[in-house]
Amino acid sequence: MASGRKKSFDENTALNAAMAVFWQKGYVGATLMDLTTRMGINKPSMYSAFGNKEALFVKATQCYIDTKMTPHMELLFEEGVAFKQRLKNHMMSIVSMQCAPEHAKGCYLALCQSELVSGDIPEQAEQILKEADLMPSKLYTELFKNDAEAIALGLNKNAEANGLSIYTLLKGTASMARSGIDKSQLEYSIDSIIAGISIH
Amino acid sequence: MASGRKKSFDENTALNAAMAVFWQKGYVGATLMDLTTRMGINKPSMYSAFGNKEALFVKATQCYIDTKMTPHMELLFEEGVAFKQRLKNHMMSIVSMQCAPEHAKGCYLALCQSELVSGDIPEQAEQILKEADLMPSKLYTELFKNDAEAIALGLNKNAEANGLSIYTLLKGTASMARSGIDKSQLEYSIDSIIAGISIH
DNA sequence: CTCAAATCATACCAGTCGGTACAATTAACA
DNA sequence: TGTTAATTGTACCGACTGGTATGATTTGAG
Repeated sequence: MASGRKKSFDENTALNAAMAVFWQKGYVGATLMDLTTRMGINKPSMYSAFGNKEALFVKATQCYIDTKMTPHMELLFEEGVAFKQRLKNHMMSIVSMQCAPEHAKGCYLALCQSELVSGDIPEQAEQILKEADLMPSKLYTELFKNDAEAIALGLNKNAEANGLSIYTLLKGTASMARSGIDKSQLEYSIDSIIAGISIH
Repeated sequence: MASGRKKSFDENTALNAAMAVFWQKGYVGATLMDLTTRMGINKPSMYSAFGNKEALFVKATQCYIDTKMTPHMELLFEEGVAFKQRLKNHMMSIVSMQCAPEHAKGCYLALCQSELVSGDIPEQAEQILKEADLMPSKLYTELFKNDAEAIALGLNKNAEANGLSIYTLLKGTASMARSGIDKSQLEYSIDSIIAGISIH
C-alpha cells in the first residue's frame, strides 16, 4: 500500500499557533488568512488536518484548557499548603499568565466568551466555551464546600458566593491585563483582597 | 433658497440603536447590515448622517460615556453620603446596568477595549477607547487621594492601588454579567468585598 | 407652481470572507 | 522503478464586507 507525501508541518505546533491567534483576535476576528499565516501552512492543509475554522477553534480551545488552564487548577489542591496560600498561588499563577509577553494579554476564554452574546458563534464553538465557563465556578464552589481547612474556617457556608467572588476577580484581572496593566499592580490587588478574605 | 426633503429618522434615536449593536457585537463584529437594520435606515442615510462606520462608532461610544457611564460616576461624589456607601452605590449601579435586560449584558467599553489587542481597530476608535479606559482609573485614584473621609480612613496611602482594585472588580462583574450570571450574585460579591475593605 | 436642495432607495464597486476543485508534488511500498 | 496514496500550491467559488454613484422622491422657498 503506497502511502504518500509526508506532512511538512507538526500538527501540535500549528495548533498552538492557532491558539495564539484566537487568543489575540477571538473567534470572529481571526480570519483564515491570520490563522494559516501564523500556522505556517495554507488553507487546504488546514482543512485536511483540522476540518474547518470551527473545528480548529474547538481543538485550539481544548488545547488551551488542557495546557494553560488545568495547571493553575492543580495549585488549588496542592498538599501541605494552607488554604489561603493555595488560593493565592492559584490566582497569582493565573495573573502571571494573563500578563505574560509570549502571547496576547488577558484570558483566551474570557475573550471568546464575550463574543457569544453576538449570536455569530457556531454551535460547537459555543458549547465548549459555555462548558469551559462553568467549570471554574463548579470547581471553586466544591473547593469551598469540601476542603477541610475551608470548612474549619467556616468558608463552606457561602461556598457558591465565595467561589463566584474568586472567579469575578480573576475575570477582572483578565480584562485589566488585556488593557495592558502591569502584572505587579494586579498582584497587589489580589494580595489586598485575599488578605481581607473574611470572605463572608 | 429651496431646502429639501425632511430627514425621516431621528439622529439620536438612530445613534442609540447603533450603540446597542456595538454593545452586543463589538466594533469588528458589528456589520453595516446589523447597524443600519437596527437603526431603521439604509446605508447612504447612515453615511450622510454619521460619516462612516468608524465615525459612527466614535459617536456611539461618546454617547455611551455621556449617558451610561457618567451618571454612575456622579454617585461617587454625592454629598451627605458616607464614603463606603458612595462606593457601594456606585458599584451597585454599574452592576445593575451590566445585568439589565434592555440591552446586551456586560460593559460596552470593556467589550470593545478587548478588541484593541487584535490590531484591527482604526485609529480614532482606538483613541477614544483608550481614553475611556484611563478615565475611571484616574477618577478612583483621585477619589481615594482627595476625599476627606478616605483620608481619615487612611485609604489615601494606597490611592492608586485601591482605585485599581475597584476597577478590576467592576471589570470582573462586567465579564461575569456578559456570561449571563444573575445580578443578585454579583451584588453579593460586591457586598462581601466592600465589607472587607480594609482595603490596605 | 416652479425650481433647487436635501434625503431616499436601488444597485453597484472592489476587496475579503470561509471553503474547495484540481493538478502538481512528494514519498513509501511492491 | 513504477505505482499509488497523501499533501501541497494555485486558482477559484458564492456570499458578504465597508463604502458609493445615481436617479427617483420629497420638501421648502421664491
